[in-house]
Amino acid sequence: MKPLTEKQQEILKYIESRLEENDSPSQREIAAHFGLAQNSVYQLVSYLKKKGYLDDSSIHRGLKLSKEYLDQTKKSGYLPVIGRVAAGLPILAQENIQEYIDVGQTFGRTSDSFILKVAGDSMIDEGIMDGDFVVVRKDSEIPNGQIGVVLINDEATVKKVYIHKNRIALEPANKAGGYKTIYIKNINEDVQIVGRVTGCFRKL
Amino acid sequence: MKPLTEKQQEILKYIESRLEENDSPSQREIAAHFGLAQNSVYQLVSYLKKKGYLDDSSIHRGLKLSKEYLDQTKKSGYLPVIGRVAAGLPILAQENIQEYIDVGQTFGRTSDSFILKVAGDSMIDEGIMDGDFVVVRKDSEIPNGQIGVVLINDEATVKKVYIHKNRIALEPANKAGGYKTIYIKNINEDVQIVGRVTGCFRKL
DNA sequence: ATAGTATATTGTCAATTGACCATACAGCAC
DNA sequence: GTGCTGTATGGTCAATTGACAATATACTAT
Repeated sequence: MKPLTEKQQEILKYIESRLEENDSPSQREIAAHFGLAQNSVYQLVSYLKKKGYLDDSSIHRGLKLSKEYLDQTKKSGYLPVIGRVAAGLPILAQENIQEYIDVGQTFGRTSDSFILKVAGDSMIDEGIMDGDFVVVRKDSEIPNGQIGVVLINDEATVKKVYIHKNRIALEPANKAGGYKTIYIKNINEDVQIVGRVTGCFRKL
Repeated sequence: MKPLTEKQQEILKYIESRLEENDSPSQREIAAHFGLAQNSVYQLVSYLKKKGYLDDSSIHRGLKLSKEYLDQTKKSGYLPVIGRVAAGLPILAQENIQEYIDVGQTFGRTSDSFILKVAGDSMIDEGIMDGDFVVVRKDSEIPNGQIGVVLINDEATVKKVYIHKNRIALEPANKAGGYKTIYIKNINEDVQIVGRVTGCFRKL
């Protein structure tokens, strides 16, 4: 599946969000939403169809996500819960999966997300407590200062992440706890940026 | 909600099944499917709108299930999100429902649960922050000291709840914030125990 | 330089579509 | 009987809509 440009992604996401509410937008509505001419949308939609993200329905007000795309982004809602990360294995390896939790559509796309059980209280000021579950979107970019998961020596760490060139700062969120920011000079084999935390939940 | 005739039900179910696949049918398509004239469908759809099962969107190819109906059929993990609680209305009244969120099976049984958006930081020590969503199980007993929702003068309050006979204590969880425990002597019309908080989540 | 891709505009058009009218008939309540 | 509801048909129409042409600009790759 060919990659999309920023604009195309923007349009696709908007369409997706509208469709989630069973509300198929017309090209003119999309155009109005982005401040574009209808035919710019027509063009962009054409690209999305050509690249296989939308099905060619040619029905009025009949935009549909393509099977291929739906398949890829699979919306089951069942996410694997990762326990201890076994040395040397990819994080989503069967061996690491403890159970599955059905989170529905609460946290958006689920195809590349998984759940991590939080240990420790280093992020308590962000409302992430010991025993909470965080939803992680794999390989998602982490905007500076947002919460992400980084794998250091097969240990998964949830922290506020700041990336500058090849350096990483992992900042805890617990003023009272005396935790210190971790600085990493080089991203190497032992340090892996896993993804962005897209949600947090706990059962009571 | 007025009852439907057989034919009307048939049409509604067909529309529902099509919408589930993000494929809004036109009246002509429905007509073709049932071997009817377009205007028979127009009539039937009019009835469905009049009886409150469909929303009156008047957009081309814009059939939508009504909020009311979605509420009644309570699908799987779709929970209503309660906004401001309108005075005098039951908490789950249509007027209070802002949207629906699909939480899957994360927080257990869903038939009698709903979601409340938290305002304020009075429960921050329990990891419930301003803007978080809490899942509330209606009419569920609240074991002493557990987090529950109490309605006081049409204001929903999330607090640790202690009940002793006819007295209630609502204890905040924010040492720093200077919140005080609320004591209520009598459970009366203005004070309603809504239910237990069975979960908390936030989108990041 | 040249070609291709991506984005954007204005204008036009035919197909799709919901709405509405007139009409008809069957069942039911009063 | 009379009126109401529900179902059904055919015909018509204006609004909505996707498609497409002609054109322009910016960027990238060759």
